[in-house]
Amino acid sequence: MSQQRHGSTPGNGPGERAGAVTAFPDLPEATIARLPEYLRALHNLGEAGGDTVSSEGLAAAAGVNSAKLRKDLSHLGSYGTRGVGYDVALLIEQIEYVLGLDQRRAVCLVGLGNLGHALAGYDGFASRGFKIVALFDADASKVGEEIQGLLVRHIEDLGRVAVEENIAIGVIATPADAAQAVADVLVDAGVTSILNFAPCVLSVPANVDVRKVDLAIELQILSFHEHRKASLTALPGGRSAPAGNQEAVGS
Amino acid sequence: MSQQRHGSTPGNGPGERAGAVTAFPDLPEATIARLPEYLRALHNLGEAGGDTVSSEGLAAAAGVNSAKLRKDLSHLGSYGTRGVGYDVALLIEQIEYVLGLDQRRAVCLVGLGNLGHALAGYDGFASRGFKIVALFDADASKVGEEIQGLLVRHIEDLGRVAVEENIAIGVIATPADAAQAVADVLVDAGVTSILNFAPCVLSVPANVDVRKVDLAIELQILSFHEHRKASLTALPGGRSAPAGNQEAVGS
DNA sequence: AGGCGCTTGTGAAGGTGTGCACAAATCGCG
DNA sequence: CGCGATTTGTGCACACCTTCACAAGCGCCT
Ligand SMILES: NC(=O)c1ccc[n+]([C@@H]2O[C@H](COP(=O)([O-])OP(=O)(O)OC[C@H]3O[C@@H](n4cnc5c(N)ncnc54)[C@H](O)[C@@H]3O)[C@@H](O)[C@H]2O)c1
Ligand SMILES: NC(=O)c1ccc[n+]([C@@H]2O[C@H](COP(=O)([O-])OP(=O)(O)OC[C@H]3O[C@@H](n4cnc5c(N)ncnc54)[C@H](O)[C@@H]3O)[C@@H](O)[C@H]2O)c1
Repeated sequence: MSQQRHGSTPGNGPGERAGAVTAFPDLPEATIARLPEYLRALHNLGEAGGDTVSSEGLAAAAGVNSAKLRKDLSHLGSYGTRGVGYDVALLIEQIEYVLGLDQRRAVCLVGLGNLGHALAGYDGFASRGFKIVALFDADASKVGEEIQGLLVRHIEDLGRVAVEENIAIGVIATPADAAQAVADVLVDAGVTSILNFAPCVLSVPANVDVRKVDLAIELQILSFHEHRKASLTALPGGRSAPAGNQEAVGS
Repeated sequence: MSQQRHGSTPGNGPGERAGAVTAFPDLPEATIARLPEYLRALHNLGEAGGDTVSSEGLAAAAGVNSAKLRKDLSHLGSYGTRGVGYDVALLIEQIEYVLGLDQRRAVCLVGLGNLGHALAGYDGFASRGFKIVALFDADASKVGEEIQGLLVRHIEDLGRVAVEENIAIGVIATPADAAQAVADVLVDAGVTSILNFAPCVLSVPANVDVRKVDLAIELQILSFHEHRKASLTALPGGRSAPAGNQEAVGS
């Protein structure tokens, strides 16, 4: 989860004037977190040749309950046809619009160590509408290195480059003790979304969104369940976990 | 029977365990997901020299609300002292016990491409009670390679090695189209917890836990918030917003 | 000993998310 | 044209989670 508030609308008492709708229906956060999964499933289905899909079919492909899926989709308007299902291409377009993926988003990556190198070479960025436009590191021996056709620049240049390239999203892959300083630099440069791989809490202004990916936390959660399962084997009437509990990171 | 131990007078040894291990079957999932964060914050505080910490202080370090933190800790029968706070060392021990981190957990990693190499070299595993004991790949040109002192083995050996090394947790870092097959192999080998980095849904038996880390999903969630923020700042004039209504696709 | 300030632990209220079950809508077909 | 099969969209009940507010407990000081 992000440690920053979303949708803060700070201090304004009554609802916003804006006679028309605010540009967005306020989607539940849980729904937003699932939309990318639906999108991926839809792309798979589309390539498989289907042009429509039922909520049941899409739900299975995305690993969720079909009622949940219908409710999620209903939040962004009715784009299904009763008795038929959802038009795959139309739904893809709709979800991509809501997620803002129709606009190419410029991303920068800070910290080109072990993890940073892997991320820089990851094709999952470009294939989903994101483009890494700049790489930064503080280590002089790394600056100048070329990775995937991109030059590693010194972090001091971040401010200038971020403005030039209109970077909105920054990815932090530095050690934890440098992460806050990097976040400060990103924020100063106008970046308003940060994906943090360093195991630490970042403090940022309220208008900046932070999401964290922490491998160790995931393992520790798994460890807990291992622990629980191990203790249950000794007990009679062992109960089984609900099926299909495919936890996603974050929330 | 699943009687919560402790409850005895304060002053009993912190390391005491009931003979029959009764884990905490009733811990809220949301609490479990936060315990690792508390643990990390506690380690930081401990190294900083503090021997006790208030819920306010720990909550700040972990980036959560203090009431939430107190309620979380109360679920595991926490040892706080009113008017003083929590004993850092004791709380660390408690949380590590609940998460099952007092037992070393053997982990194997499947798929040694870009990401797999980074993960294999990550010291955040060992420092938190996990140890990678085996590496597997299907590519003959990778098998035999030595990474961080570990030999890459062929995935066909997974079944045998998993039993030998008593592997409980498997990490999947293969392409998505191989992930399900790898998961099946892991499950057959007795692995009951899987951390999946491939962007796909895995189907596993009910007793196996799967957690997924998907970078693209994180970015897309950030993208949504960027989109929302951008549309909010564009509104004040009341002029027609860009793509004003969400029915941009209609007809 | 007693009072005082501080902090925990928790009841209660409100919010968010989930899943069932079903009415409404649509299509294909006779 | 009507009917039945199918599938969406959603009202509702429930479970879970979060946050507030405060009594109870603890240590310290006088
Ligand atoms: N390697 C992994 O598999 C992995 C997995 C999960 C999380 N992480 C986390 O990701 C982060 C990076 O891990 P890593 O293994 O790549 O570490 P690393 O030490 O290999 O790389 C860190 C990089 O950050 C650079 N750096 C340091 N301070 C900087 C600063 N102030 N500004 C810009 N760049 C700076 C360093 O020069 C180095 O290139 C760590 O916080 C780690 O805990 C790593
Ligand atoms: N690189 C990243 O930064 C990154 C980030 C997030 C997610 N991912 C995901 O992680 C996965 C791996 O990414 P990557 O960049 O390392 O890919 P990669 O192609 O570099 O590596 C994949 C590795 O898996 C091995 N493999 C393939 N089939 C296998 C099988 N059946 N059994 C065992 N091993 C097999 C391949 O030999 C190869 O070594 C992908 O699903 C990717 O989407 C990668």
